[in-house]
Amino acid sequence: MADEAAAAPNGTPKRSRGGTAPTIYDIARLADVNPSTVSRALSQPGRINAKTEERIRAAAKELNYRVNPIARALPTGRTNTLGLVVADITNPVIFGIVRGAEHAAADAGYTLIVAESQESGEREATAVERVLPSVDGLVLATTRLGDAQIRSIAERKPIVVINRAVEGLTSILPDVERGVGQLVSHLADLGHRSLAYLSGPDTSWISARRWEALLAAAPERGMSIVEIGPGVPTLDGGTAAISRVIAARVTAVVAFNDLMAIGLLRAAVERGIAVPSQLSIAGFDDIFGSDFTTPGITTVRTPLDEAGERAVRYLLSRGAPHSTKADADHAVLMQTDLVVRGSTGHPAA
Amino acid sequence: MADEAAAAPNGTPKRSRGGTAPTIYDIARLADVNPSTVSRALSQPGRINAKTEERIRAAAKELNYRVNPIARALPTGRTNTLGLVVADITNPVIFGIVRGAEHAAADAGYTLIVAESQESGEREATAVERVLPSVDGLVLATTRLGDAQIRSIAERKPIVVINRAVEGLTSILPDVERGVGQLVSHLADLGHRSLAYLSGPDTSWISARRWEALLAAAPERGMSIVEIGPGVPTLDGGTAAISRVIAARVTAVVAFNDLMAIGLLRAAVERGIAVPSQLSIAGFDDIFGSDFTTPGITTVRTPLDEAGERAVRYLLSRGAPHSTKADADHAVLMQTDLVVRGSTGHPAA
DNA sequence: TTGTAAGCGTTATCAA
DNA sequence: TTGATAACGCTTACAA
Repeated sequence: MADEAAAAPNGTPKRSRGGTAPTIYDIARLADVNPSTVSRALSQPGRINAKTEERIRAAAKELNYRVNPIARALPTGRTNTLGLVVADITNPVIFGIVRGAEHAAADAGYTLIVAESQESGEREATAVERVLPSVDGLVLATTRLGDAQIRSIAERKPIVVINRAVEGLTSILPDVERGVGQLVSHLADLGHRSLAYLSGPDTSWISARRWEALLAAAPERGMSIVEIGPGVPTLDGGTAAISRVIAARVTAVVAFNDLMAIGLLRAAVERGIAVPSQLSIAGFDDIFGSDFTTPGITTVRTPLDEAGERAVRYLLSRGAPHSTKADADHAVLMQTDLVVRGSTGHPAA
Repeated sequence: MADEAAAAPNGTPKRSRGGTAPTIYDIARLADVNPSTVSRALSQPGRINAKTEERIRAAAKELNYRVNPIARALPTGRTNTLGLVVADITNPVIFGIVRGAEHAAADAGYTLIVAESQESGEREATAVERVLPSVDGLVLATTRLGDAQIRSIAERKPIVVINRAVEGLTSILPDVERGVGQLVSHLADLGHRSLAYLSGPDTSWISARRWEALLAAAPERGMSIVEIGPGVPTLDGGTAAISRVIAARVTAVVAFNDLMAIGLLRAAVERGIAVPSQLSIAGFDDIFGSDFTTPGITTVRTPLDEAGERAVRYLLSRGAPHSTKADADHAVLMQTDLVVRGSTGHPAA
């Protein structure tokens, strides 16, 4: 009674139960068994006498006991926590990854730590340093680190990389060719003959892949193609490119991502350029909001949620006893698909 | 030399340095001091002999030592980690909060754990249970828990609540009246005389506040006002309301949030209703994408980043030795402001 | 099946 | 200023 609400007068860390959380020792005392038995009962159900376990569970419930994950992590080394490092939480492309990763982690009873690198390799390294010791594995999404750095992290903890291929590591990659092929066919079918690619940052691995795929596919469908860039992967980056796009005299532009596509669309509208009749515009990722514009943005959809989800799943399967390093380390391709909206159409005759 | 790259043949957890991370014991041996001295040197710089400290630091650097945050957390109880529980990571309103919280936490050298409740009170309780033991404090954004539950959490760890007032707890709230006042004046000045509020979920504390504020402000400016709802706070929720909006014969609609406003805008466009001349539409939050539409959504901006940031700051200041419970527990109002875009305008004569 | 006891890597108390 | 040593709460051989 007396100690019910009485928060210990701060500074007196007495052993008096009431301020402190209950431990397995408290349960042991109540259930009249040894603490180790409590530990077993709680962490490996079924492996001890049923009646004893029942008694222990009852005591635990009565005390409103909850395991201390930190105390558990110390001897085992397992934290039941996963880390996710992203370049920029601001970027809507990230949202899907975070969402997918969080769900997959939660489903498996894991906790997710999110860290941001703010597009800086240095800050990313710091973030990794901070997070690494307390996670069982790490997902590097949109990393700005070098291959060597990434490998050295992989030597310390299991990691999975998204949107980046690193020899010898598991990476989750979009099947760029497929989506780009669909997009190029779509544009060719509409009657386009000249194409421009508005590229992203030159440090972006994925931007280079998209360009390569376009460069291979466009000629096959009888289209000319030029690269405009590199550019910042934001609305402004798209807007800023309008003059160069006009100067290129192409009928269709593929932007590095939807954000740039939307920025370009805006700039076009402002200049009185009709989209899609005078200029068709397409992007990548199918981010939240890319269907808000008028017209909506035609885009190559990358299943970002799935990327986050898969990354986590792979990480978790790594912990499984039967999984060998060999069967886990490889690239996983995510299927990409064209989403046709109003921003692409027949070029004006 | 020999053990440099030789990863222990897995399964043999020998004490052989090389597989295991270095500990303060390794440093102690190398610097020829007691482990406790190493601990002191590393965690309270300046409090020991400068030369000894120098020697210890050198040894630490040589071994590439990094503290084990878990081992540190066990005796101290401090984890240097903060938790953030949100209803739905999918909701763009959340993005700003997550971003602000992450930045504030990282600035202070804290790590952020994100958990999602999926709009369910039960799942939220589970998420809190899971996260609570390993954090120094918790931010509850858009919580669906009851006041009593929230208070009982507060008895275990410091918490801050966003978008919800709970007696006796620190909460970060938008100054609804201010933004709504600006919005209502704006609409009145444009010549509107009839208004509808498209409300959100009836469990949303903040939706009720918005309605109250509108109810108070509209008559003052000589406008009639009706409530339409409750509705789901999504695009579809907005779209679904179009019939009722038309039936209400109002010239302006204020939606619970931008998502609903955008959904409504779409439905209106589909029905050939001109926005804003036949119907003005406004929302709340100024989410990412609310300026992508044509016309852009007029909205009452809530500084979500700031909300997340402030919540974390308060949490951290709680830990400060001088802060008393009394001076920390109160409501913090965030200034809201009207952002005028094209979706509101003069009603057709 | 259960008890005993030795860690896990720190911090913190108390002597020296 | 530094060294022993006992926690912190749990897991896990090893014994009984």
